Amino acid sequence: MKQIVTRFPPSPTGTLHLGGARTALFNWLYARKNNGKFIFRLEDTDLERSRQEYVDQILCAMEWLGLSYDEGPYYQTKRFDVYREFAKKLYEAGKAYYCTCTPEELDAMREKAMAEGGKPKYDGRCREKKLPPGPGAALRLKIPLTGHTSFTDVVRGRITFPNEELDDLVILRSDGTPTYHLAVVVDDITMGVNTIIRGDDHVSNTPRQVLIYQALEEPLPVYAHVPMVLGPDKKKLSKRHGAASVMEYRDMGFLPEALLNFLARLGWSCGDQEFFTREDLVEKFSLENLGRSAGVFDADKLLDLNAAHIRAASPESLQEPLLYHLRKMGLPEPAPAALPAIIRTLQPRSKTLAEMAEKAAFYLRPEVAFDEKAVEKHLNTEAEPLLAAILDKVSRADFGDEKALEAAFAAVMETFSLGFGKLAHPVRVALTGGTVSPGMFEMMQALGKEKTLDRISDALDRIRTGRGFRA
RNA sequence: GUCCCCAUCGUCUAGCCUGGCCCAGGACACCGGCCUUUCACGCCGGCGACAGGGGUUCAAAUCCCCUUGGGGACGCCA
Repeated sequence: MKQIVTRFPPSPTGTLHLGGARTALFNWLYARKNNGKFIFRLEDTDLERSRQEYVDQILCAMEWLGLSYDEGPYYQTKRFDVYREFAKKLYEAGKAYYCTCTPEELDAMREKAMAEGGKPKYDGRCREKKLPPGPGAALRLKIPLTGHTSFTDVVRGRITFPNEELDDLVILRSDGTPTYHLAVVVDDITMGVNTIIRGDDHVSNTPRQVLIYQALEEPLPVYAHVPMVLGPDKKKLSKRHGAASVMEYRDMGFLPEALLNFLARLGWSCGDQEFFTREDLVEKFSLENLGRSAGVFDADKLLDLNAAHIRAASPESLQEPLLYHLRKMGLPEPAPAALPAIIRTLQPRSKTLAEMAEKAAFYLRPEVAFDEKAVEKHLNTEAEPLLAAILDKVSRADFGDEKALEAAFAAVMETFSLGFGKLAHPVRVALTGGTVSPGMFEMMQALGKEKTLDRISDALDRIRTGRGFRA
């Protein structure tokens, strides 16, 4: 069996968005799953709209997502000679011809066709003129006037287009540059691409490309057109739906694994499984389980998946990404050794890394930021003896042992005949400034003995001296 | 307008090819409850869909046709 070769060919006319990322993912998965090859190519033949900053952003996004490629990035602008060579072949074989129609003439033709109730298309008026190449002349592919063009799509089955619907497409512009259709086909042929997984907005382009393959007498690749990703209003996903570009998700605190998991499940399924690691996906991906209908992007589901991936991750693997958000928030950097413990306490309660960074703030800030209401309710004179007692017990406890901390609290509860809650609330406020936090003991351990004692005695101090708490 | 594609809970989907196990299963969201030192996590329960109409068949979410709805494509853009 031949090696599977897939590719992802974005055009650098915008950032990598979710739809593109999913297409890239499917191609990557299929290649990895089959020990195939994944090629990355930039379709930058539109000199007007292509921009270097987009190239950079796409490269960066691919890297962040971890979609490694075996070949590339190739740039179509560096391969013009190849396309011209193929175009020449077509011209010399009489399968393509030059056309000198002006844009105005073309517009008029389309309008006329439309008025007659047909499809707007080129009427082929230069087809038999045998015009020579030259300035102002574009090369068009001569396609059959009658009959049908069909191809088999792995997800949709056989798709057939009447040739009358098609027109003689331009393959070389009058300035000699290749158009999209020629460039993709030539690239895919010369790069050995045999499996094309792409958005289904390309199905109506496919017969044109099939015709180019046929004119070139090359075998067709396997096509798999995946449904589009839609916004909540069921329109093609775009900037107007909020964050559409991949890198924005990193900044919002998403894990690439979570985004990949989410994207994979949008348009693909594997029974009832919802949570997938990268390895799961590679192992279980198959073209057969791709869906046929368009899917709406659901931010809540992404968030849920992200939370699940955060929970499942090792604290160590979360360090770097969390640091990114901590720095962005201008928080003091924690000692590297202290970070995993902090992360561990926050994992079950953070849906994003940005949220985790916010929740980590109390551990890191030199001064506790007190919430006024919490102070009023829990750090009053009533709490004073409690805090004094707990400070005493805790100062003699071994912080490496959660049981010791528990025992310290139990002793104070006993002395005052109080429930855990009555005691925990003031301590929590003293330690964190607020009423919401990770579990008491794991939190104290992550905070460390020194800070824990400091903060309790500081709170005590404030109560005794009547010194105000400031947020 | 013309052509192509699609159609299961609000959303992502399983089931459809190879009809009966489906008065349709899972997940997210939402609503209750449990657990509990707070917030989460977790667990239990609830709400909620085969677009409509015709066929075929003993039997249709599953097969066929029509309607409706949605999407995409019709560039010397990709």
